Amino acid sequence: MFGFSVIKNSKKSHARLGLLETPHGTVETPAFVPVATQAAVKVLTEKEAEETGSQLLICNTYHLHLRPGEKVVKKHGGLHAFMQWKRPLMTDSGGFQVFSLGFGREHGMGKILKEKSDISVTDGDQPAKLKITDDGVLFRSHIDGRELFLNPRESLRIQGALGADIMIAFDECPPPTADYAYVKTSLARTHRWAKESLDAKRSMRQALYGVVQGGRFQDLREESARFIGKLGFEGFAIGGEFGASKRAMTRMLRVVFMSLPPKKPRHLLGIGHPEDILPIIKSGVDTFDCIVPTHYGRRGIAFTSEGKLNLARSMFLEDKQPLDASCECFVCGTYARGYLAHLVRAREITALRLLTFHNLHFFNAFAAGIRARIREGKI
RNA sequence: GUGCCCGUAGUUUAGUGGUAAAACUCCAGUUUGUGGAACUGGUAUCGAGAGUUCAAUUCUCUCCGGGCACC
Repeated sequence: MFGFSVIKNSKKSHARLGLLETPHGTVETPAFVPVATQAAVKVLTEKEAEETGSQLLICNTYHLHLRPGEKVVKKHGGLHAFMQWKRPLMTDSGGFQVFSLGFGREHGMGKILKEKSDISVTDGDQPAKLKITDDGVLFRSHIDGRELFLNPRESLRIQGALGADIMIAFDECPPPTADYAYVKTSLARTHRWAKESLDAKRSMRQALYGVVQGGRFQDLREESARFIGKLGFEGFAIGGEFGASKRAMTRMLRVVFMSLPPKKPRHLLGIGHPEDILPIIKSGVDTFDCIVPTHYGRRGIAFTSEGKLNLARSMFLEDKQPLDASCECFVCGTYARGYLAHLVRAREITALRLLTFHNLHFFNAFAAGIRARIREGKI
């Protein structure tokens, strides 16, 4: 039911064209994966999400476990029937929430460090709001504070009930401020959990991706890729951060991919600013998810072929051009920047919808353009 | 016409005889396995003029503008 075939390997880079086959259809790769954390691409219907050219969405185990709970989703026939999305779906394991609700929230930082931090996390440190042990992670619900426990077995049980086409093994995403000792210990745990995830997998209809971690340390990344690559996963996800620069990221991705089985699909977790997309695809990424187009769309920022536009700026009010003259989406075919700027400034909900729609279309079209150029041998 | 009260940032308001503070707005940013969130900067000749004083946004007077009451 699940399969991946590389239909072309680029001669100019490590990029490749592929077809990811799932019980709910085929994904042409490289592909951008919009984020639908709570079984919705925020502000859009599933039909609109499809109209933006989206092929595959990623939902979140932690969030859906809390609300509405996997039992409810299962009663509706699983995620696809629940949210009426007919195409492929993947679920993230909750491993990222170990970071984002732990050290991330405590230190007020994202997984990518924008400037040097004097906060240092070392082996034995625990985040304030949750407890990480070899058995699993004890969370406090960000909604009502109640305790909940996730480990590989529990995450897989939930993901099994949710029923996405692709599941992700439960890992720990270490903070970007973690030192070598912390990442090494954390990685050993993530590796142990990877085996437990495979043992806990029940469904044959659902594929399972193992997660490569190792932070910004090249030897740990290599070790992780070799270890995870040897296990019986249908594909691989690359998590965490890779160091300060974009260059460090692409260098690290190549190191990782050299140690992974070349015929299996690779998903890069949570990376995908427009300027990242070409480099990561050239490094050999098949799919990647990112909140940026939807997240920024809701904050009044549109991505275009000429960079990003902050539509809240008053200079756009009298602008009669579309967001992007070279974009073929419904929004660009219909509305002037001035109207969109007005909606953003007036905080009309429609602004969030139109910018989200355009941004997703832009990202999907951007990926489609890169696929075409790989096919033509230009990338 | 007479009496009383009030004029401080775009707006609504603090405040003090030693050259001003907050909220929202506005301007500019940040945002990478998702709070429609949060955060960081920036923006004032304290209605005008004169007087008292070492020093006035603060006290006094005149004018201008607004409000209320009375005739």
